Amino acid sequence: MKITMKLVAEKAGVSLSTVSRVLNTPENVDEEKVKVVRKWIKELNYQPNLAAQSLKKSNSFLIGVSIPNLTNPYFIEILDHLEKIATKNGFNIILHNSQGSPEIEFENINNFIRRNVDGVIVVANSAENIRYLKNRNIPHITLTNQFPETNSISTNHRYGGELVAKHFIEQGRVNLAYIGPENDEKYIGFQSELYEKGFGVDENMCIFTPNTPLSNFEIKNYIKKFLGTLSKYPDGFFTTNDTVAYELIKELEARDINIPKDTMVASFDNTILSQILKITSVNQPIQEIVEKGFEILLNQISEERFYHFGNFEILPSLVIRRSTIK
Amino acid sequence: MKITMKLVAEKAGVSLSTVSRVLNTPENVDEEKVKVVRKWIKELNYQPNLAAQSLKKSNSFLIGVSIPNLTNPYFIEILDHLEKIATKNGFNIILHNSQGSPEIEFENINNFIRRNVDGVIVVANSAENIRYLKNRNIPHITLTNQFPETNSISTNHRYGGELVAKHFIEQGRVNLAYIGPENDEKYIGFQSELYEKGFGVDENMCIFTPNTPLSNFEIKNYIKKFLGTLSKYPDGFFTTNDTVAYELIKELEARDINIPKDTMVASFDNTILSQILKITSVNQPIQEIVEKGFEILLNQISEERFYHFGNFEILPSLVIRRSTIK
DNA sequence: ATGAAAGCGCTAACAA
DNA sequence: TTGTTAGCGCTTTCAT
Repeated sequence: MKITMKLVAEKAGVSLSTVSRVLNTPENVDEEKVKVVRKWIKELNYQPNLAAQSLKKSNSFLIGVSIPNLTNPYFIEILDHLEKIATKNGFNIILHNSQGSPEIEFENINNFIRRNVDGVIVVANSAENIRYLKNRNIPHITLTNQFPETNSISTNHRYGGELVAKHFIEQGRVNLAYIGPENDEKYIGFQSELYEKGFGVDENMCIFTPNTPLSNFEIKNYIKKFLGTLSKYPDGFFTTNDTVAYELIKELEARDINIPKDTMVASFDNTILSQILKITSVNQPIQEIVEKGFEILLNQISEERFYHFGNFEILPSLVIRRSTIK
Repeated sequence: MKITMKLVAEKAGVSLSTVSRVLNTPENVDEEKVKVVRKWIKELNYQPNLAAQSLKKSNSFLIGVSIPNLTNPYFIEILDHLEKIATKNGFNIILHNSQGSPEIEFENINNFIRRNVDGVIVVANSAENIRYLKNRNIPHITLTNQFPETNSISTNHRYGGELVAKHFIEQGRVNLAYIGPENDEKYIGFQSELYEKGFGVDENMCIFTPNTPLSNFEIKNYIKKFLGTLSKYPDGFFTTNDTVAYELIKELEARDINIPKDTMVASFDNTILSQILKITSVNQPIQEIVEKGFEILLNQISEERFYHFGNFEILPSLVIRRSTIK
């Protein structure tokens, strides 16, 4: 048997609206009645039906979260912070995995729309999908990556790449390789810092991966194939994230390459993976990113529309560990 | 501007109910009209409002998921499988972190009720909360742990403990310690296997932790304090999960204790942590657990009530790695 | 095959 | 201060 407001009203001997008022504006209700109603609410452990509320008020206190995968610890940390801050603010999270696919991401977003979510947070795979959210006037932010004409919170990846290049140069390593998407800002920063100091990146020493997040299995295959083609190893590797670094290190160790003696490894994200494996990694202050992002989202939600704030950028730092200390 | 069924009906020049029929029982609608309506649905990218559907049909296609934390990779793997299987079956997941607290868990469950979820999946902290779900007649299952008179999917922890004890004995290590909750089945199995073979567990060599999931910080403190009190180290440690093993190993390494030479470490869950750190660990077949659990939940959901299936048990296996090989 | 109308549980405008 | 009522977007029964 369903415990509805109607039931509470009957038990308490008042009308529906009185119960509703006790819940929303108790100051407008006779004290005695407030007491009786509250007693019955407690007695029955009445929980208001949020679907009905949502229908009536056309906000749902739901936030759709779409992330590319749940194997990258970086996304998990984001999710963890998101859940906490959302709950604190009275929102619930609907979680979707996009598996790095723009099509699945589009389906996720449509599902969020069906659920009448108040806002969307997306670690996005596709600019198209972001435009869709914008055209539908749905409050949203993207995390981690930047997209034109929308709201994103991200660390300055280019600066992160520069930090890594500087550190490698300081360690006397200038014959360097990169593994990750070619058009990534972190690679551009890495490259330009090297050129500026009179060095360069040999692109034959790089693996340029597709722009979509890869499964661990795909990563491993790329690396295996690549290492097989090398006649000599670079002085150091810069990888696009910790998961890639993890797979790389496994492959290097399998080939009896010593880290950091024979070659060094630096990566991006500073997740628990790099902490465990003692990998030098670029730290993105996750809590700060999530808090700022949520604030911008709430601003849009309270105006009930998408609002263009632009990109909010946070400077990363480099955490130096065993993998790059000579 | 909201894109509702009414708008589609107007554009297509038919009534509301016809649009609804096109969506639900198109075989009962004139072919031509189906075409026109579908054209407009596509044109407007109409997405039905699930809150309204939910209100009307009193099912929500929502599943509430409450897990104790997002730092234990074991729970993440569960979550990952859950999201995929739920989406595949047309359900969405509302995610809550209970932070190991029965009170927060109770709040989470009440929130699920407010959301009118069709079912609840909980990696539970409290038998009381499970009873609450049962009394409310809400379809639910618990994962990982068993509770009386409800539905749980779990691996046989006792058997897992036995496997670890057997393995230690085979390695010639019988002076053993345990870190985890005292009343845990895996400890009971560990202990009884040792006794059976004529050995024992020195309880002074154990850390009995509270029954609630601990933060990494708390774990570290327990271990630090404990190791400080030891005059000599046990032959081997059995830890309640990989996270504890990780903290233990860090502390042992800081004290220059060699693993596996000076002491061995075996743990539980076989998450990515134990894979990375090469820790022997008891594997719980997560995919199997999640699939079986979801099946039992769907059974209840289709009957629209809680149904007592009992505990469904899966036998774990031991994955042997460097941390216990002499 | 189609439309009108009632109702899911709630809120809010209106009337009393 | 309180109750009555309309309506949020949808499904479904009942007429037609």
